[in-house]
Amino acid sequence: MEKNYDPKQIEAKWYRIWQERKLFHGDSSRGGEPYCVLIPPPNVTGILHMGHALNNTIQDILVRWRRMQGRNVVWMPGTDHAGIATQNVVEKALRKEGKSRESLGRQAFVQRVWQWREQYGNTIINQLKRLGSSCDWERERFTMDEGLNNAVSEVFVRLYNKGLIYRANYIINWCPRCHTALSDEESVHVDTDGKLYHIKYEVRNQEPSTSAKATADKEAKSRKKAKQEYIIVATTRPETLLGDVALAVNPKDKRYKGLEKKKIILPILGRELAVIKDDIVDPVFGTGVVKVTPAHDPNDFDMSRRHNLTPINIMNGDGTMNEEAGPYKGMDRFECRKKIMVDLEAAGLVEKVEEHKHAVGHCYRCDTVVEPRLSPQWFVKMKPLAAPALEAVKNEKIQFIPGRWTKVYLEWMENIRDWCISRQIWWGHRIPIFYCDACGNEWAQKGVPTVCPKCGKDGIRQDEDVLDTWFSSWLWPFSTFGWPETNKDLKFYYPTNDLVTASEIIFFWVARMIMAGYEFMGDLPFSRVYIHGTVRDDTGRKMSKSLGNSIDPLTIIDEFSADALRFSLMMITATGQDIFLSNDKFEIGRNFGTKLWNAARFMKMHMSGGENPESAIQNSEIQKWGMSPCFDAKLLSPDDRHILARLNEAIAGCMDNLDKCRFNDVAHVLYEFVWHQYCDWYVECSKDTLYGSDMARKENVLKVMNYVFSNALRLLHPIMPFVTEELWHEMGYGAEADSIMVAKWPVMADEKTVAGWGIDSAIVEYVDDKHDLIRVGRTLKSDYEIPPSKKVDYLVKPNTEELAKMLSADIQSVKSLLRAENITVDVALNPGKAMPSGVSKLGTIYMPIKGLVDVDAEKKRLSGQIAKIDQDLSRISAKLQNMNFVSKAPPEVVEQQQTRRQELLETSEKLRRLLDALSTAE
RNA sequence: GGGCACUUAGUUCAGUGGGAGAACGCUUGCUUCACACGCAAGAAGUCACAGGUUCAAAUCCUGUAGUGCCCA
Repeated sequence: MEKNYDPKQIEAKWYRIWQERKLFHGDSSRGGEPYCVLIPPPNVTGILHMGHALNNTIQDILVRWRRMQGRNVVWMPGTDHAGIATQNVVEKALRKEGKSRESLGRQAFVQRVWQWREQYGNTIINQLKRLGSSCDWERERFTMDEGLNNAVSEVFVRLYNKGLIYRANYIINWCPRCHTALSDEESVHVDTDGKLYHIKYEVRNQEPSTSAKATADKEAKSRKKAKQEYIIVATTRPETLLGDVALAVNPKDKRYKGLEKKKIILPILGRELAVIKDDIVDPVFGTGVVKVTPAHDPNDFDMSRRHNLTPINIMNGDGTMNEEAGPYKGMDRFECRKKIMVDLEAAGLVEKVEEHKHAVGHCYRCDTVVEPRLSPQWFVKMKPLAAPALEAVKNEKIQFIPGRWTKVYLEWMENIRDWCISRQIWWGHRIPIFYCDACGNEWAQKGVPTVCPKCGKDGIRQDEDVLDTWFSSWLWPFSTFGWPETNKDLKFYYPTNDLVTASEIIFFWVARMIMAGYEFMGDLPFSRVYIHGTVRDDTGRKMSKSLGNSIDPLTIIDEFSADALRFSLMMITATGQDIFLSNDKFEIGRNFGTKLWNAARFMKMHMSGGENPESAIQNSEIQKWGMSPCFDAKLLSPDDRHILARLNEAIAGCMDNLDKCRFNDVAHVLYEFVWHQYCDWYVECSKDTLYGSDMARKENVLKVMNYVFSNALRLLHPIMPFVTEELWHEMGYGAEADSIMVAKWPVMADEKTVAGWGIDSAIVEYVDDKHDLIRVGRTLKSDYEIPPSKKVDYLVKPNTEELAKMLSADIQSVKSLLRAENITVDVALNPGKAMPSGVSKLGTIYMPIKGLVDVDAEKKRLSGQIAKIDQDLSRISAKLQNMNFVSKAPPEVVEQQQTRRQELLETSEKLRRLLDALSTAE
C-alpha cells in the first residue's frame, strides 16, 4: 500500500464496478421494505456547484445507509428541461451564428434545443457520478421525455376539465428579455436603491358645462385669475404615468375630501383622469395620492376592476413604449423614464425627487427587471389543491427538518395565489388546448386532434404557449414511475420517504409536489422533507457565477477527492444552517481519508509480518476477522475492551444521528472515534503487543482491530464511499461481502455479548483514567523539556489498591506510551525527595530526574494547578452550601455536585501534599 | 412593513437549563519503526448587550443593537 491514498483512479474504478454490478438498482420484485428518495432534478443546462454537491451528498448518505440496512432502495435521478434557461442558452448560441429562433421557426428551433440537450444535457449527470451518487441510473428521467410528457398532458386535461385551469387577462410578471410571463415565484424581489418622484398633476375645478369649449374658456380665465392648483402624486416608475387612467386616495383621508369632484389632467398627454376612493391606498405613503395604472401594476389592476376603469397598455413585450405612449413611442422603458423626467422638469411639474429603497422584481433566470404586464395567461386555481396539502403538514404526516420550515410552508399555503403556468417560449410542454376556427370551440386533450370534436371541421389550432417547467416537476414523485399507467414499481415505491432540498424551492417545488401527490395519487409524495442550508463563501455571500466566488466541486474533487469533499461538507454542515466555505476546509476530509488509509496500512503490515514475513499471521480464517467478532474474549486486554465499548457507542451515535438527519454529528462521531479513540489511543496502546512476541495476544489484538476497523469502514461508507470500498477489499473483507455497499450495516452488540467480552463501566473508566495518567506523565516530560524519545523512570501511586492491581497487570502499554524506562507502581509510595509530579484521575505520578529540580518552578506549576481547582471548588462549595440549591435541585444533580466536589477536594489535597513534599524534601 | 435565522476561542462553527467544546490557525518539542495530510504538550473565550424567570442561564422569556435570508 502506498503511504498516501491516491483517489483518482480508485474512485473511477469503483464507480464503474458498482454500476456494472447494478448495485444502484432497486426493483420492486425483490420485495422487502422500500426506501425511495427523489433527486431534485437539476437543470439540463446546469453544471455542478457546491449546492448540488451538498444536496446530493446528503441524499447519497441516506440512500447508501438504507441500502446497507437491507432496504429495497431507489434513488430516482433525472434532469429538468428548464424551459427558459435552456431556451436562453440555445438562443445565445444561435445569435453567435447570426440567427434567431424566429428565423429558424418553431419546429426547427425546438429540434435544435433537443440537439443541444443530446450534446450537453448530460454534463451534470456525469458530474453527479464523480461525486459518487448512487442513483438508480437505469431509471433516469427527463421532464420532457415521452412518459413525463404523457403525465403532463394527462394532468392538464384533468385539471382543465375539473375547472381548475382557466385562462384570464391578468397582471403577471413579464420578463422583457426572455419575452415571457413568469410565475410570482420566478420574480425575485431585490432591494434596490430607487427614487420616489413627486409629480404635479394639474387640478381643474369640475364645472357643470355643456360644451368642452365653454369649459376650456372658463378654465383659461380662471387660470389667469388664480394660481394654478396641483396635486402631488408620488411614484417610483414615472414612465408608467402614460398609462394612468385615474388617481386614487383613501376614503378616510380627509385631506382629499371632495377631490373626486375635480378634474385631474395627466401631465404631457393631457388626458383627463378620474379620482377614485379605495381602501388599498396607504394615506401615509408619499402624498396619499396614487396614480392608477391598471395595465402595469397589480394593485392598480385590482382597483380598476373594482371601479370599472379601462386599462391602457403603454408597453411592448420587449420593454419599449408603444403608440399609447405618444411622443415616447419606441423608447426603452428606462430611457423613457429619464426623458419623461426631463420633460416634466421643463414643464415645472416636478415637486421633488427623493431617494427611495424598494423591492424590485427580477427575472430569476436572467436578472432583468420584471415588468408587471396585463396579458392573457393560463392559471391553476390553487385553493382547492392546497387544502389536503395543508392538512398533511399540519397533522405531521409530512415533516420538515428543521421544523421551522413548517411555518414557512403553512404561511405560503394559507395565502396561496393562483399559479400562472403559461410561458411565451417554445421549449417546453406545449399547452394541450385546441381552438376550432369554425365553431369557436376550445378544449383540452392529450395527443394531436385532426378535427374539432364539436363541429367536426378541421380548421383547428393549438395554443401557442408552453407550460411552466415546474408544471412537470410537480409530478416528479409519480410521473417518474410511469404514472398515469399503474405498475408494480409505482405501487411499491410510492409514497417515497425522504426529500432533500434547499429552502429556495419549498414553494416552487416541494409544496406543489405535495398538492399534486394528493390530487393525482390520493396520497402524500414523501413523509420527510430535509431542508439544508445555502452554500456561501467565507464572507457570507451566496456563491454565484456572476460574483465569481464559487468553488467548483470538480476542482475540489480533483485536488482532494470526492470522499474528502463529501466528508468535509458533512463535518462543517450543521443541520439546516448555511455553510461558509473556503478551499482549505476540504483538507479536513483529505487528511481524515489519509489517516484511515494509514490505519489500514498499519494493520496490514502487522498481519503480513512486516519486515519479517515469517512472523506473518497464519490463519485461514483471516478474511472473516472483519465480519464477526472472532477474538478470544478471555485474551482481551482492558484496551481491547475499551475500544469495543467505544465502537458500540459510535454505532449508537451514527444510528441515532442518521435517523435525525444530523449529518455533521455523524461525521463528528466517526472522526472522533477513528482518529482519536482508535488511532491515537487504541493503536498506540496495542503497539507493544503487536511488536512483541506473544503470538496469541498479537493475533487476538489483530482480530479486535479488524473487527473494529471493518465496522468503522461500514459506518463511514455512506459519507466516504470510495476509500471505504477500496480499503474493504484491501483488507480482504470483500471475500465475505462482495462490496461494502451491500455489507451489513453495523449493529450494536447487545448487553449479553458486551458482558461476555468482559466489558463493564469499571473497565471503561479504568482505561479512561489510564489515558489521563499518561497525559499527565507526558506533560511532566514536556514541562521539563525532556525530549519525548528520552526514556525516563516514573513512579505511580494509584488511588486504590484495586487500581494498583489493574495498572500493574497492564503496565506495559503505559510504559510504551510514556516511553518510560521503568514504572514503579505502589499505593504506599512516598518519595523522599523533591521531584516533578502530577495528579491524574488514576493516581499521582512522579518523574524522578537526575540532577537538581528547580523547586521554585515546580512549586509555581503545582500552585497554578491548585489555584485552578480551588476556583472550581469554591464555586461548587458555594452551590452546595446554598440551601435553596440542595432542597430544590433534583437529587441526582446535588449528588453529582457532591461527587465532583469530593473529586476536586481529593485532587487539590494531593496537589497540596506534593507542594508540601517539595518544601520538606529540600 | 411582516416573518425566520444568526451573534460562543484569532477564524469557521457545534453545544440549548447544572463542570465552556471541535476543526483550522497559533506557540513549543519531536526525521518515536502506519501516517509531517503526522505525533505530543500548550496558549487562547465578561458565550453581542440590557433586563427578567429559576436554587441554577451560553442555554428559557422580554427588550436593544448588529448581520443575513424569506415574503409583501
